[in-house]
Amino acid sequence: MKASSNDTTSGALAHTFAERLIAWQAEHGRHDLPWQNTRDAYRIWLSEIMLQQTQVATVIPYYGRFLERFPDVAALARAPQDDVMALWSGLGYYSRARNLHRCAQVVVAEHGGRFPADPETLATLPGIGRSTAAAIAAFAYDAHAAILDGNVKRVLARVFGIEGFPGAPKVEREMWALAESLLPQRDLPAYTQGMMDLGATLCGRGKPRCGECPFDGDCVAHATGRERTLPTSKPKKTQPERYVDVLVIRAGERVLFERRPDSGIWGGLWSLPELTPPTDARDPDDALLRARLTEHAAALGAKLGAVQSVLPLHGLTHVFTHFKLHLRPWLVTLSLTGAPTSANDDNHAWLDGAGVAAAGLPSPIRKIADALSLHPSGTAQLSLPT
DNA sequence: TAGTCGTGGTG
DNA sequence: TCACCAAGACT
Repeated sequence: MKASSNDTTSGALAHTFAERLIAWQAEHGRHDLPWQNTRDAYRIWLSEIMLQQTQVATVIPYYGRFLERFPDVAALARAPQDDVMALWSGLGYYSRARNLHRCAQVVVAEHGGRFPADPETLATLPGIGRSTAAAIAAFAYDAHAAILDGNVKRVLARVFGIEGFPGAPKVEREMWALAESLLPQRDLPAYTQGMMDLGATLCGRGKPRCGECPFDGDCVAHATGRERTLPTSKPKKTQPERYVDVLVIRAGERVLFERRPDSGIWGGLWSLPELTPPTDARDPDDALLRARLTEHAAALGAKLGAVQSVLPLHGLTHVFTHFKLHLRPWLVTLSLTGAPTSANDDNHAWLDGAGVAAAGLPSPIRKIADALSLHPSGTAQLSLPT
C-alpha cells in the first residue's frame, strides 16, 4: 500500500527509515526515563499502562510511588483493589487500574508470574491492546512488533503524507500496515523508543522543529507546508452538559463517602453521594429540590442524627473528553444523636481528613473535600465559599 | 462501529 | 477562555 503520491520518494524513504530513526534516537532520544534501562517486563508493562493517553511528566511521580508499594507482579496481585485504586487516584482512566490489578493476578495464576514474550499472548491480557503488547514485547524481549500510538500516528501522517483522521478505521488500518512494513530486523527497543521520542519531542503537535528532524528532506508534510494540518484532526461535535447535585453530609469531623460502581464514570472510586435521579432545578431555593436533598441526606445519615441544615456550596465545572459536568455540592449538617462513628458498610464510609487523604477519589471530588479542611482531630473548618 | 472513559498541558 | 489532545482499550 503506497502512502504517498510520490512512489519513488516513498519507497526510498521506507528503505532507510528505520536505520535513520535508530541513529537519531541514539544521539537525540530520551535515555533516562524511570522505566528505561531495564528489561523487567513488570516495570515496562506498568509504565506502558500508565502512559496510555497520559503524558510522561504526569506519570513519573505515580510510577515511583506505585513501584515502591508494589515492587513486583506478585505484590500487586495480592493487594486489595482499594490500595491499587488509591495509588492511581488522580491519574484518570480508572479502568486501567482495575485491569492492571486483574492482569497481575492472571500473570501470577496462569503464566507463573512471568509476562508472556509474544505480543499475541500479551494482547489477550486485561488492559493490554495491540500497541501496548508490541511495546512491552519489543522493550522486554526484542520482539519484532510494531506500535501505533499517538506519536507514531503523527509521525507517519506527516512524513508519509497520510490524509484522514487517524482514529478512523480505514486510516488506522493503513497506518498499521505501514508501521509494520517499516520495522527493522534488529534494534527493536531503540527503534520503538525512537518513534515515541520523535513524536513526543521534534514532531510534537504544536510547533514541530523540522530543522532538527532526520526526515526533514523527505517529509511530505514539510515539503508541502502541511505540518500544521497533518495529521487530520478529529471531526468535532458539540459536547453535552450534565448537572449533578452531590451531598456533603457532615457529622463532626467526618463526611460520608459512597463507593461508585465498577462500570461507568469514576468506576471503583470513592465519591460523594449523588442526588438520583438528577434534577432539572437550577434554582438553589427550589422547594422540591430542597425537599429531595433533605430526604436523601436523612436516609443516609439516619443512624447518626437528624438533618439540621442544607446549604449550597460553591459549584465547580469539570470538563471530560465527551461531556461537561457541573457539580453542585450541598453541605448537610447533622445534629448528632448517635455516637460519632466510622462504621462502614462495603459501599459507604465516614471519612475524616486522614481517611480522605488515603482514599481513591476523583480529582474534582478531592477538590471539594480538601476545601472542607477536615482534620484527623481538632476543630473542623469550612473554607469552601458558598 | 461508535461511545465511553480522566486529567492536565498547551497554543 | 477554550479547543484540542496525550506512550489506547474496551464494549
